[in-house]
Amino acid sequence: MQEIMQVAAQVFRDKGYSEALTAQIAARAGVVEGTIYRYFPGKRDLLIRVVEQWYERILADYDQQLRVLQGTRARLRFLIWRHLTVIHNEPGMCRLIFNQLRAWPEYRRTTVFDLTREYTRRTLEIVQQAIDAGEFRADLPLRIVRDMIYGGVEHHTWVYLRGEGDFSPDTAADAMTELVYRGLACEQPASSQRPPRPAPAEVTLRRLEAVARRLEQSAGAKGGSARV
Amino acid sequence: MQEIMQVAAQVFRDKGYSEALTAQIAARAGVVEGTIYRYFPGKRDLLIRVVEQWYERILADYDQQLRVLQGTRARLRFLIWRHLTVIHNEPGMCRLIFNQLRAWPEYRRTTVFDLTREYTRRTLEIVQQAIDAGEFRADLPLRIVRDMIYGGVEHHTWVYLRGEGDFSPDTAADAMTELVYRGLACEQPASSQRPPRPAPAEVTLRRLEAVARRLEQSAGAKGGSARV
DNA sequence: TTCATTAGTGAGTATTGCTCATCAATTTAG
DNA sequence: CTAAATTGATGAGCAATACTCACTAATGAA
Repeated sequence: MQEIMQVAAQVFRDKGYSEALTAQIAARAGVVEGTIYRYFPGKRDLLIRVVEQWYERILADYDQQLRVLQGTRARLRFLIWRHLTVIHNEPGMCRLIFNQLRAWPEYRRTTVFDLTREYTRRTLEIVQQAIDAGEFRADLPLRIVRDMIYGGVEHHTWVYLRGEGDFSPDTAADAMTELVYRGLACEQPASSQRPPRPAPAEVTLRRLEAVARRLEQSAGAKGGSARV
Repeated sequence: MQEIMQVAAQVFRDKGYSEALTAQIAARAGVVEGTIYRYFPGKRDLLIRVVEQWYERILADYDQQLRVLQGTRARLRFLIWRHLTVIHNEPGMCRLIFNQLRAWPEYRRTTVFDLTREYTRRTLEIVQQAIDAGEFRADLPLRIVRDMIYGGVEHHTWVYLRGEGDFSPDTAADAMTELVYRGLACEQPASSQRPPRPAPAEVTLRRLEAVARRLEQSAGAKGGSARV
């Protein structure tokens, strides 16, 4: 069965989903076509399993790398750069995820879906921490920030994924990080240092925002369906 | 032939590309299956023609509306809002474009491709003009800005396109415009011009409003299924 | 009237994901 | 140690569906 998945991964990568024939996968795996359907309910499920296995491997050392980094900017850049790099290194798999998997109704019940949520949640955390620290402003919805980061990354890589060009993960990550960072950063220390006026209201606001966050989390935690 | 395209548009919208059967399109159009292939080389080309026709109609009054608007921020917001609104109003067609058309090799030879380029070129122009006017900084690649805008929009609308939630074009457009604008704006005119400091009370109010908004959202998120 | 062109037909084909009755091998039971 | 049962694999065949093509009907020109 591992043999089938290995071969399937390769064929899917090379030919894309609809051009990859179950007959060919079976032949290359040295089994007959019916054998595939003993282990997988259908071609779609085969792809899902293949992608899931790949994705878990990709995300394995992810947290470890992130934990080392200090500072909002460095951590944000790492997230962006990482995503860009995965796409750059594995265009075949990413094409399958972007074009096929994500369009299917089964997608939500996939661990790819869950892992992606987990993956992007890191981004929200970093932004949230920066907000708490007074580094970022608090008046933009976190989701929008996440959408612009990940959407921007994918949009940027389309041409490459269509096999019609290339891109530099480093250059792109620098520019995107800069744009997001400046878009979210509080007023630059114009003249004097940091908090020119801590203002009692500031403390109050921070605590209000913390309350809101807790409410969000508790409200979100109970519903099992989609949110945030 | 117009009849076939009309029907095809409807069936594609309703059922998606692969679930839409040529037999069904033919039947509903009151012709036999072979007739479709007299006018269109294949099912793919039929979809392409359908989308092209739709897209041209969508972009018809686009420039006219844009020309009226003054100011970088208003124009940027319009572009973003417009894209969000099209997706919100025509999820079926947009799904077809995002999931099918754009993944095909023929895509580049499509007028949809050209029209999209033309469409996003407006964004680059606006940003470029703001750079020339000294309103925006010049050290970020224009393409990145464009990618984050359009990628962000699409990423934001996924859940809705999967039929699992909703979004507000207005709210999203506000937030995205703000993020991009602040990310690109040059240092605020520190001394002269503009409210040098928006007055602490104003800042406090804005942030309180943001807190309120988040509370509303989290309160709303718990009921029903997914949204916002 | 006749020929040519165009529009349309529908029976048929090729491809391909998938099923299922059957066989072989391996494990468990008596 | 034989018999039964479970598991693994087979491959012939089915069903769905995009697409083809030889042929007919209608329309227009000479």
